[in-house]
Amino acid sequence: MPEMQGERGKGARIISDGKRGDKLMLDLKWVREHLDVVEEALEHRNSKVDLTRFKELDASRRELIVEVEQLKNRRNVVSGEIARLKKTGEPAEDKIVAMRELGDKIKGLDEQLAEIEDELNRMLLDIPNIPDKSVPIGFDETANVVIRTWGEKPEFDFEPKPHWDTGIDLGILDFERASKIAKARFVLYWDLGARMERSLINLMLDMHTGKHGYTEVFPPILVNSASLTGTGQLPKFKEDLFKVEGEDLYLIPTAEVPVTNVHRDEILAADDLPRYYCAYTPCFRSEAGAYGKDTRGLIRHHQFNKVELVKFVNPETSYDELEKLTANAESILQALNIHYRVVALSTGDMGFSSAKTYDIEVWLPGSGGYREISSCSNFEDFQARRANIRFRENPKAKPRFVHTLNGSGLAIGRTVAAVLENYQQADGAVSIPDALKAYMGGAEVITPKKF
RNA sequence: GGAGAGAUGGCCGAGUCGGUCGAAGGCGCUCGCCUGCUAAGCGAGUAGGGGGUUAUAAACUCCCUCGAGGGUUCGAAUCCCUCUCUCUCCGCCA
Repeated sequence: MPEMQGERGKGARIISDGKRGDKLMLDLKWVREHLDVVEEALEHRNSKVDLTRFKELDASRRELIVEVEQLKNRRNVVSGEIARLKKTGEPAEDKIVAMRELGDKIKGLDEQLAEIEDELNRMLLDIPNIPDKSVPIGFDETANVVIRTWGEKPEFDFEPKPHWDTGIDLGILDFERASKIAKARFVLYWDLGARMERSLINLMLDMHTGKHGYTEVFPPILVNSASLTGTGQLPKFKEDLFKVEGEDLYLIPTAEVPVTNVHRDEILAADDLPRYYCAYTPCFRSEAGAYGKDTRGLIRHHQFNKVELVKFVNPETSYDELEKLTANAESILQALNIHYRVVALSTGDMGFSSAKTYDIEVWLPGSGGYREISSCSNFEDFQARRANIRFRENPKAKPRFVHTLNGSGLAIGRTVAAVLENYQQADGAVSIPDALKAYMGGAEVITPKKF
């Protein structure tokens, strides 16, 4: 059965393309030579890996390699001699016997080596990315730093309502029917609600493809475990995913997974870079650890829509590209004229694979302050190494890992929430942002309706 | 879902009864030569990865990889098993 791949006790091996001794995630050599940096990073990220054990394994790995390769060399040489003897009809029995013994020895050593590499591999898969120097150091979100704000909080001469109240009153959000059909943390949109969801998707795709230079992609929404390992969701965050029974397939938690894996195991040319992709997809998350959190409204659902921005870039430019990518995501909220702020996440709050992350937090006047609506990250070569995405500076150069970035541009459901809360009126109606009117068939306002 | 064919280097494609095959040949590409220019022609080079040595250089050297994993063997691209993918036909379906 297909799911075997990832579950045969060799899980880590799935990212390497199956060949022994090839790339081991966070570069083995690099880790070996920067143990102090790794140690510090692990601490800042509230993460732990047994580096002493790592050193032992690394050392014995190399010893074994030397030993086993010498033996293999001898086997190759003698096998050649045997071939020659056979050809001339001379006896070779003694050599064959000797090689039989040698073969057993090699087999034993190879097994030892495989065990060591498996363990090393697992350790490396558990080491998070090393934060960039510019990332604020801190234990959790309280150490995050606000970088800038845009726009103004809207003034209301009434008590602004949370979007779920507005949405239910207008009839456009139907949580009851959604939970009947599926379960809690799903929503069914009616009429102009559904239309707004679709309009936002189109507005975002149009802006990113038309103004910001992204190429639109529509990828598979079910992906295999190799793809999830490439972007870092597996093996550590399996419980966040929905898996298809009996298949090596998972519902994507974000379009980052299929779109980044577009170039898995590829070597790009220098002038292929940078590549900008944007993709609309539904996303699926089990929200396993989120009991009781954000139970109302559109904020935290098992299924939600998102337009995602993904970049493959030359390592030298990746931090500039992060600024641009963040600005591209921000431009959507600017077009909608909704107040937000940009926050640099601290070392303790960043995702596992990220070297630096900006969150864009949108203002939700009705339901409580600033909420993340986009998360823009530079992964440097972390994902590229796992997913084996490389490029050549010139046709003769050795392949190097690209840098990958991504960010939401934006989460659709949360954007709907932001519109409902920021554009609500005293009479309970919601006016349509100018940028959305054409997409919504010229509608100016959403007024209550029953469905 | 049923029946069959296949998976080799950037691409095409050869690999005989298992024995210098990491792989003939062609195309493409790179460098050089030649040539008023171009084309043609000539010569050389042209996979990825992991070790050793070294300055984490160059050079040298060893090992691994012919879809993936496992097996047989002194030795496998070549034989056996499992899986994945592609193609053709039938069935089914938006």
